[in-house]
Amino acid sequence: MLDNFKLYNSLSNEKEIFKSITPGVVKMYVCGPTVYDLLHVGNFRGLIFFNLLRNWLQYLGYSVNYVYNYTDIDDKIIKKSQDENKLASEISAKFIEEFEKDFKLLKIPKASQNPKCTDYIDDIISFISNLIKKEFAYVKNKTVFFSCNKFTAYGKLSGKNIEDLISGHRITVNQDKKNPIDFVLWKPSKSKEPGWESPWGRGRPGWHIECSVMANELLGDQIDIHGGGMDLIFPHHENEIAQSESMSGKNFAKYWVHNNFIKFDDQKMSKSLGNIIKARSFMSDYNPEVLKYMILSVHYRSSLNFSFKQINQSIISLIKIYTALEKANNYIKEKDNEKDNDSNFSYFENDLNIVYKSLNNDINTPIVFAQVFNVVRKFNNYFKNKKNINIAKEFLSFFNRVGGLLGLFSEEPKKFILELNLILLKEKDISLEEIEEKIKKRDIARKIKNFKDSDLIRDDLLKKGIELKDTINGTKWSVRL
RNA sequence: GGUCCUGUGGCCGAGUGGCUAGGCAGAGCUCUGCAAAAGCUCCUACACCAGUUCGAAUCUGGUCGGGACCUCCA
Repeated sequence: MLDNFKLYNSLSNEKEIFKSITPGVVKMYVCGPTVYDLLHVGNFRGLIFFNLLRNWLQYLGYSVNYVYNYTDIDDKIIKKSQDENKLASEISAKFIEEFEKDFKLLKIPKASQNPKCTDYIDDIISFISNLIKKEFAYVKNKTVFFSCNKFTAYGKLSGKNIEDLISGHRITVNQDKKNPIDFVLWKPSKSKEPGWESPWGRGRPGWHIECSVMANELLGDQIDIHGGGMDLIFPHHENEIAQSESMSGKNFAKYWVHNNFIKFDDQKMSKSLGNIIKARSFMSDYNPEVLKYMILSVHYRSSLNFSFKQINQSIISLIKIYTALEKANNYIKEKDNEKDNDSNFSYFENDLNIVYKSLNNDINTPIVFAQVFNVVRKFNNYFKNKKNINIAKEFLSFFNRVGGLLGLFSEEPKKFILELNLILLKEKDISLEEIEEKIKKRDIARKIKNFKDSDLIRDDLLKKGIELKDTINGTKWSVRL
């Protein structure tokens, strides 16, 4: 039933049935960051999505070799190092370290390998030498260029043709290029810039070549999936195709998978607009789980808009889910000794199948969440009418399985719900201490059945955006938007 | 200018040639000291104009909006 995994391929612009080159094995290369700054939430969208894609492939039984690289030599790194009077390698090492700190907070498994460009300089040099030998590249003034005219399929990924690109070119063309769209494979380094000895003099690799080389070294000349953000389609991935396929004469990647952007208040996040949200600040202002939830609640090929309203809605939704999880947890703790005489997975089996089917259809996460909420409602309903330990256990098991794939739902409910409420509380004009004190006062009033006073306290809190609910486990509070 | 994507209810956001997406917000009911939570019920939309079809919001063409890429960017 799940053997027809459909995955959208940017190369064909349609969903295709996924079939790996080698049965049972998937080779996946995803373009990682250039490490000269902290990563923003957009970088994390890719990370979170490709983790899910990897998990899904593993669920389907593939062994996945997932490479996520660091580009650790580049003009932006060099510029930063000069601005800060440091070595380029210090800058890149620092930001790889910072990235790994951020990544840890996400609590998702790492890629199989995280290669660094500077560890592959020799391979890059020999790759370029071969391209020159095959006459796909030429040398001019210590610079090596790739000759786009020589690669007849140039433009097949981005749907562009060379003529349009030439006429559309808006930047000053390097006079050494035979063709304005030719791109750099190797460029000379000035004496103060980092560089490596090569047949063309001391220099460094251009952008694009490192990914072709690392993919080739670690995964071979044909890979199953190549991924990245959609802005990489052109020129980065187009150029990778040109390099790799000229070299091997074979198709480089079978499936090209691209995630869409995150916008903030309907504007594209970009460095020039200055509206970049760093993943680190988002995760500390809110929570990594909120970030993951928001990112996966929209299909990966649609753009995702962050706004305060959206963020708050997501928090409310997470509270809803975790409230049910907590209920199930508590019940199981209470009834721990009760015999489990119905071990079939029957209450939510169909729902789980719908989740699997949705993931199998181009990783359709919005449908997954719709089903998650259906399961929450069903559980609350069952649980209201006939409390039963098997329902509770099955409910948790559903979330275990789905959460394991998505990288969600593994927080400790009680603690996490409080955390989420505290985030929402930041916008309100009241502190946790005040709330707790008022609840205590109200409890005293309630005990002596002074409902007039207790209701006054509750109304007062409600005016400040705090709702109370009386449960058998005491009075709980939550923030109302 | 070129290439491509997109237009869904108060908001967000999937999907499909005919059958309930889901979340948030709103209304009613049950529960409750009263509430809240939870459940049930309701609000049921697909930019516009033509065409194809027994039937289109879903396909085709056009119109008008929005966006991306063509330049470093996930």
